[in-house]
Amino acid sequence: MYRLKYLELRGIVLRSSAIRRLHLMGQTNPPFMSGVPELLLLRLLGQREMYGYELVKSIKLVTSDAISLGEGVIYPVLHALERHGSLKAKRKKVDGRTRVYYSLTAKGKKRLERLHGEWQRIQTGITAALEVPANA
Amino acid sequence: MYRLKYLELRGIVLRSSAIRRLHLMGQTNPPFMSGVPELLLLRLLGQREMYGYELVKSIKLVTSDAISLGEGVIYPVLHALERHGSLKAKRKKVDGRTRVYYSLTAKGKKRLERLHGEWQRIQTGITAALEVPANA
DNA sequence: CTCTATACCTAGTAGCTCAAGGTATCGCGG
DNA sequence: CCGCGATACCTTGAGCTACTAGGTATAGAG
Repeated sequence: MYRLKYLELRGIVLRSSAIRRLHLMGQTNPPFMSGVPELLLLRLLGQREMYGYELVKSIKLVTSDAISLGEGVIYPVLHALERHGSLKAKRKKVDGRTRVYYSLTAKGKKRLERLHGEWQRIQTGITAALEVPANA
Repeated sequence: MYRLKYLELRGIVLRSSAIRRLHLMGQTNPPFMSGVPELLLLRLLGQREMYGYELVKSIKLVTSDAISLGEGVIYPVLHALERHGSLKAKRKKVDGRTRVYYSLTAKGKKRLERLHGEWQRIQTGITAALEVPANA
């Protein structure tokens, strides 16, 4: 028979295996695969300033259609990055249409480097897993 | 002034740009980055049959800790793949503990190949985008 | 005059991944 | 002999990303 072990912590009663995993609590990691659209945007904007619609086309182009992010993905990310201080926006009137040009700030450069590194780590890991020969 | 154009279709009134995007409707694409945990599981099981807990440890091992999927990720995916017919399960009693061994079916092999190809395409695309020199 | 391309935007949803929690057995150290 | 850590299975609910669908507006081609 399994015997319950009670432990009162912060007013909450914990039992069994939960006790042993307490050290993990408090950190809410984001899904490990996410942030790729953001990375692509930061990377492209790290080379020259561009506007939203242009970025949508550009991503399709440089990835040879492998990745196609709609406007509904691009614009919200752009706005979030601007709020966060990674990008700064500049409105320009061209041919009667308004374009919003974005460029990287110093903070954005830092973020780009961090995300780039993370992606490399994950990508290397997955590649290794997919190439694993016969041992494991 | 912008003039509305009404179009009744299937009882729903559509206007403007929505009309031009109708051909896109009906296909609900999953997020393009997802399915990596599934791919890793299929790949490992394509080499030899393993049980859940072993897979959790194995993924950490072969990716050198780059990717760490918890049991809460592994087990649901395993169950879904079994329901789908990609895996078949076999219960074994070892040292008083029950292990559920999974192995690939023919359907699972097909799925593995498809996901592998998709991943390769996406990975190549992202790499290209990240390496783009100065043109775009 | 209408269609297409350009150019901006938001809301709601789908679904994947995660943290947290639960049950049970075995072996080791105290 | 009791507790702890490791092994081994499992589920629920929350969080968050990225997607689809939809909206407005101008310019130019046919």
